[in-house]
Amino acid sequence: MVKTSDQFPSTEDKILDAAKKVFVRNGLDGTTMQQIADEARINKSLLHYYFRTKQKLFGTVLKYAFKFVVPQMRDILSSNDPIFVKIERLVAEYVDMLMKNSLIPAFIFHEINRNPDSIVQIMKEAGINPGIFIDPLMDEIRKGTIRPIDPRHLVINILSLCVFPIIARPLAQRVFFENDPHAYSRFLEERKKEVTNFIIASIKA
Amino acid sequence: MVKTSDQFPSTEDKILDAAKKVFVRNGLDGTTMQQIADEARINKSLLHYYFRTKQKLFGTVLKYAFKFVVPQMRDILSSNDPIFVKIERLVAEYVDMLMKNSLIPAFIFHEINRNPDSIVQIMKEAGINPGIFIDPLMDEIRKGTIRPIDPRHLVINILSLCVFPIIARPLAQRVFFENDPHAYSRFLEERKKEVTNFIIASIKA
DNA sequence: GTCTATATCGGGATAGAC
DNA sequence: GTCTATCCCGATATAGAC
Repeated sequence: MVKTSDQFPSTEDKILDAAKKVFVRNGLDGTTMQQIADEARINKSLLHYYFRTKQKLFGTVLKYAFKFVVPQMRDILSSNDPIFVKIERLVAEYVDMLMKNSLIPAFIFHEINRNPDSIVQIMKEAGINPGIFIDPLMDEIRKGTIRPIDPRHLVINILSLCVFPIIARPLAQRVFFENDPHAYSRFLEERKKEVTNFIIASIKA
Repeated sequence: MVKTSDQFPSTEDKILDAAKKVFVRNGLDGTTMQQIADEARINKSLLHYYFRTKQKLFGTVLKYAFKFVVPQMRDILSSNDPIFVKIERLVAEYVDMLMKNSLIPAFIFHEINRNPDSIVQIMKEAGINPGIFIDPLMDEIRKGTIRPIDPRHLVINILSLCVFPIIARPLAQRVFFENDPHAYSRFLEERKKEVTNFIIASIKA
């Protein structure tokens, strides 16, 4: 999209980086063009030069967020690992990734709920289709490795257990960990094993 | 707070009802005082007469949302049912309640992530403390009804499995159910049993 | 308590010089 | 491509009549 090669970051890149930060933190309505310009250390009207409107700039960032959060799952799911290893890897790597980008999930869910219609298009562009998740699980059910279960429930269960603790962090950390971030990070580390066991215990044939 | 008794709804009540609707749908920044006034069928400046600023009005609604979503759990948890019945009831009633108020969770999580500091106070006022969740589970672990597990993981697991499918609905419904709302509602109904089994299978001693 | 009118400000977007 | 200046609108909030 933009040459980053061996150069300084281009203006467009600076804008996109800044917009990601501010939009993800504050949402569409909570963000002003001025904030983005300041963050990028450029002039406000340059934003309009590169992206004609705030909406278009936001759309670009939203697509980025989706592409950032989804494809990793697809790679793991389509690998050749045995199913229980797949689940273990999926949980571990996904929790890791979400910990490092903890604001993105809440950002996505807010905008998903506010503007659901714009999402279909973004998902298609990102190459997401249900089969990616469903097919590998159906195989295992047929093989008898895991008990018969609607694979959609299983997918939602796995995602729930990984994503929820991240978006609920500001609350859960205060309620259960006296607002100690290190304690909560350890808790999330523990969860990798805990969630894996939790899932496997409930689907083992 | 306001007399609702045998009267028409007071102006203050009309405002609060309207504000709940609009804020929950659009968030703090996405909502204008004009929208609330229209929804309440009153004049814009009356909003400022009753609640001096938009912020204060929003704070009132946020507290309401918390009090709405949390105490029900506490009642079930502190009941005398055996633990597996408790879990079954908790899942069923909580999913039901969230289905009927599906915009509230996303609203709460967005604001939780944007303004974490204001939450401590709200939680204290709502009478939330960790023991409510933890204590009943610790009892069961001691009695040997359920296997040893950090009760905080268990609490987070239960909440994850109930709440996530609601806030992810606009996305999941499109990906897995061709955007058919009835199909997704049936899916959520199924989940009550599915999630209960899922949890119990993983913690039975 | 409720309304109309208005003050004040900030935000998105454009024009036009360089 | 980048900047300054400006337009225009909508939003919060207040003043003041009734």
